[in-house]
Amino acid sequence: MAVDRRKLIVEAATKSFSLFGFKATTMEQVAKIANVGKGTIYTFFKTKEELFDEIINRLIKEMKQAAEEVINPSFSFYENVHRALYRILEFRLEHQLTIKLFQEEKEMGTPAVMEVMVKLEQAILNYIKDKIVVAIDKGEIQPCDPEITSFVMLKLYIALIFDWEKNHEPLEKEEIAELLEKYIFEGLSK
Amino acid sequence: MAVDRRKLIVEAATKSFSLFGFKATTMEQVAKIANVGKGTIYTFFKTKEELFDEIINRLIKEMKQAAEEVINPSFSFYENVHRALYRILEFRLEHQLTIKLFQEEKEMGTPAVMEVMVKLEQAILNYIKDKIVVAIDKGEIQPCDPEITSFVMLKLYIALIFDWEKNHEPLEKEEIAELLEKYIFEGLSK
DNA sequence: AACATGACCAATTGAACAAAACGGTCAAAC
DNA sequence: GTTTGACCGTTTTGTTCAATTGGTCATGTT
Repeated sequence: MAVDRRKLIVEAATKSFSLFGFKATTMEQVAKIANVGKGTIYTFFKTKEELFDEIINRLIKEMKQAAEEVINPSFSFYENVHRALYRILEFRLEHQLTIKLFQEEKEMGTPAVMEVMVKLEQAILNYIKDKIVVAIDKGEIQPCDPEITSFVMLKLYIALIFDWEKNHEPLEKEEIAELLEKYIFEGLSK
Repeated sequence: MAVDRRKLIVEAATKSFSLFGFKATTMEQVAKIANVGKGTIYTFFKTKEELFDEIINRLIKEMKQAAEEVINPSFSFYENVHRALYRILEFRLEHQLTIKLFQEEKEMGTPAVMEVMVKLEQAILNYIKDKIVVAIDKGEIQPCDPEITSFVMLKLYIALIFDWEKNHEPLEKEEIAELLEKYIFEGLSK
């Protein structure tokens, strides 16, 4: 085995999806970039979607890894949630692939992309949910529904990072951390 | 003046926008429903967009009125915010026009509709913001940025009412009130 | 024998053109 | 003065058809 053809294909597809999106990437182009015949792709992946799915699963793994890297057990729960969520959402702004897919989802509504973005969001939600379950067990936060809480946290973050920018000056990372603390962890009541 | 032609036109347009949306409503159709000539519409409104705008301004007024009706000074601030926001968002589910426009915004992205929906959201935000400013003055809640707080509240409500339903059983009105209280007014910290 | 390949296929897409429908105007009718 | 619908330039929609696509498989290569 001179070269790992499977790896070549996945790398080529990642490159092309990142550059042109899912729909505008043709299997012939992937084959050409990977320097393999088109038929070879189909010995490893049944369909274009399956190839796409493999790449997304890798992306999810990478995001989890990136999140784990900024988490520090000596920090408080909310500090860690903030750091993890912020890091995960930074991905969207840093990685060509997520930028392109986010754009394709909004502008073209490509079904395969829509599906995959749901999967990605679900992965993030599950990740946060697990953290919340642990925090409740440890008594770091009040008991609450982890499903709803992770949902609320993610929506709040997306709103503060992406939606807020549409009409206002972007918020600093520290401001967002303060807001999370203020709203979710302290509350506004007197 | 046997009949108020302007009123007839606005009523006809409201009916048609509610039934078919903005794009699929033609000025000829509005004229036919209103029993006036097409040219008559243009003696009152310069463009189709201007007619649309008038209708939206009426809608905003109606929403404010509906919100005011459920507010009760003897209730707490957060209870009133909940009632007002819930009532406003109920509009989307009750009124044909808002349902149709919400759908047209998402599915077709008609520019004039997008614009108007931003205006509608802005009106809601300003309404909540005013309530927050008063509440801070009265010392009912901690000092906070009213702009961000109203933004967070609305996004949280939209997430809990509309987004949550996409993957879960809808939340009851009381559950949403509890969640708002838990997250925004108490916090999760121990 | 095992694997890799690109010519090939049915299905989908999109460019190009024609026809219909549209928002808006205005001279005529009332 | 007010109302109107035939009319206009533009945009949207429907249609056609050639090019492209995802996927297969008989053939070639090692």
